[in-house]
Amino acid sequence: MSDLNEVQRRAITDGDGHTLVLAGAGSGKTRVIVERLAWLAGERGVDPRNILAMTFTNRAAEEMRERVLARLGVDRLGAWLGTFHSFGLYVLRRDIDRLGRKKSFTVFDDTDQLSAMKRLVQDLPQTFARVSPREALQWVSRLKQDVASPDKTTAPASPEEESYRALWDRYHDALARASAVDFDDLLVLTSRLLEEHPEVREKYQRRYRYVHIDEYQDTNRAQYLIAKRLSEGAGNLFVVGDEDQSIYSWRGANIRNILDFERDFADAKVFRLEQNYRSTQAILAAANAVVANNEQRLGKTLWTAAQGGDRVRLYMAKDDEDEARFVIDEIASGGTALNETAVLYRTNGQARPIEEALRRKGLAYRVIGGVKFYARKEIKDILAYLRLLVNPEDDVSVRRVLNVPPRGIGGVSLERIEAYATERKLPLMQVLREIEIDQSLGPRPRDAAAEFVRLIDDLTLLAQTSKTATLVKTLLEKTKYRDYVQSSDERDFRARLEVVDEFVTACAQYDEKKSGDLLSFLQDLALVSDTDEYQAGQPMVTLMTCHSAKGLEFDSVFLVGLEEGLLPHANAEDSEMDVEEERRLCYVAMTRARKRLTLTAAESRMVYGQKRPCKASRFLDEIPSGQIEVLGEEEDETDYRRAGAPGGKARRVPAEAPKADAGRLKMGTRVRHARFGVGTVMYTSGVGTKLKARIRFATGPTREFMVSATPLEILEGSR
DNA sequence: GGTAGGAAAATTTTT
DNA sequence: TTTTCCTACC
Repeated sequence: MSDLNEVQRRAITDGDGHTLVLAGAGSGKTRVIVERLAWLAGERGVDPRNILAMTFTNRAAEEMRERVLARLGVDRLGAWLGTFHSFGLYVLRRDIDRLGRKKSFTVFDDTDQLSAMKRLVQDLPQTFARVSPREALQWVSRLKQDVASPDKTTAPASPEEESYRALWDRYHDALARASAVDFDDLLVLTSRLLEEHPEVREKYQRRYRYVHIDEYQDTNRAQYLIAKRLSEGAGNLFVVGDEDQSIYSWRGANIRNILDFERDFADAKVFRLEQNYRSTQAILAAANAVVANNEQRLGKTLWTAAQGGDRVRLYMAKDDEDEARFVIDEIASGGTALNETAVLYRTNGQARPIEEALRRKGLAYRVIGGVKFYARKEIKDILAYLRLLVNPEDDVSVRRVLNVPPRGIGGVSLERIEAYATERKLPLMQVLREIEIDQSLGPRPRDAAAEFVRLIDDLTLLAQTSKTATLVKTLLEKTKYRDYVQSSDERDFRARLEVVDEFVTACAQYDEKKSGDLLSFLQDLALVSDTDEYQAGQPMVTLMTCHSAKGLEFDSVFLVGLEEGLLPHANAEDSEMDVEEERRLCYVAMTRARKRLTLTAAESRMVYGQKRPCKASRFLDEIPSGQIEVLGEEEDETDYRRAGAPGGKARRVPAEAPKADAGRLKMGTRVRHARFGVGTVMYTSGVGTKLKARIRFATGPTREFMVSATPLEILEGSR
């Protein structure tokens, strides 16, 4: 522990109670948790089985485990380390029956959720307003992340909301009947067990006396409640986070959890890790300059002992192809090892031109995320079969595979079967078993259904005795699945067959590693994601989104597509709060770089096969021009802003004195605008000439102004 | 019941 | 540009 800094050491060896470690980017956050766990188990003599540490990604959990094991020099640790969701799964497997649910439940991923919701939307009576399944799910999920439910005491605000409320009931009804839980349920139901069942709560409280949370800024209400309830036993909660890296509000993360930690827990101690061990001064200064424009901060000033370093570079590309070509040329000639190089982007779609350029150059690369392995059609098909073997009530899976490969039960027949099932509130599988009762079906679909049932029964029997890999192989043979793949897609059936083979291999690996039954296999699998597959060390360039890059670091980072509409993303532009999150995302991406950071933006970009003009991101303007080296241009370093896309010129605001006394513009200040009349400042953001104010006018509209460019009269009598 | 072909939509981020 | 959904035909 000798090479730790003073604050790190104090945080790690802080005794019992509630502890918040505010850990800036690259300040040794993981190290602190690792050392903390090692200290508890080693120095303090805490039984590892009393230690719980929760992360957001499997990757983070895995890294933590490896490092703790290495640190303690053991090959097994009794502590529970894993993601929030896998902890939820762990608890539900043991205690979900107390909520009146079966332990043999299925975990629905987002595509399963969507197909369930699609069905429900279709079945909604005509009197309800039409809504899209996706939006309905978002509505439901938003509530669940807050551990809330529809407020039935008030009238719905809109016809759509009325539909959403109806779908909420139907959706949960469908899940319960299918013995299924969705991702949100893993947290919500766990928190409910802890809230409502004292004996369950006490059991886990007794077990986990030391609770640790990584990335605390990303916790939603459900996760907050789980952490709070668990730690109420022994009173030990150790959380690590960085409000400047809160980038998951769209998934329900509540930044207030970290901002209010001290208020939440009276005995809270706070440690600030402000020394950055990762990046050069040049990179840090640029990243700091960007995030400094945010209002919602606890405030940290990151510094580094690594003075100097190459200036952050910027390349203004003609279009996305030019951008990709530039990045790949730089990678090829830059002298940085491929595995120490990453290309980061805002949206997955941006990966394609980069990939193509990499292929042309013959450089090895790997794309993290995007089309997930376990979301491929082939895998989903096989998984649906397997799920039916352990949970015959899973209607979503029945619908998926009943006619895949085609066996003569088409839409009309399925419709009849569905109607029969809905009427009697039976699972589809049950109806198929009693198919001969339904006389409205023709003989062909009836035979096919009977054969399908026989297939599932045979496989269910086989599942009792054989290994997963054997089971899957038999399944593939009996359904002639490979033939089906081959005949259905002539173009790239080879790749699809490979996906199938890969899955069989994955099953064999699971068989070897774990002795769990099929049910655990499926439940575990639901929580696996591609971002977990990132492995450092392989000689490949890494391509991924800014989101999935969190927690990683590279010698050389290319952050591409710094354009308005992309970063910040178009969907975030309306609200200052969302723009702040985009800014944090930009900050996260920039601080992944150790030695070299290259930013790029394009003047035009292909969107849906059409060329669209782009303008440089406002975040570029936030980096002082002295800290940026503009590539491909002569001396004048501010030139890029003008040479940029059309509109770049107009956006530059002359640095003249603010029209209104900027210092007096605060929340609640009343102002008069020549066109909109009298209004109230809702909030301000930015500093100096970049100061912006959001104002709600008495006449109704809400507008945001660049204070320095807007004639605003401050009305006397306001604070 | 299955398939081919055309129209329309689609991309924000993920456990 | 690619993918998904719908419809008309075999």
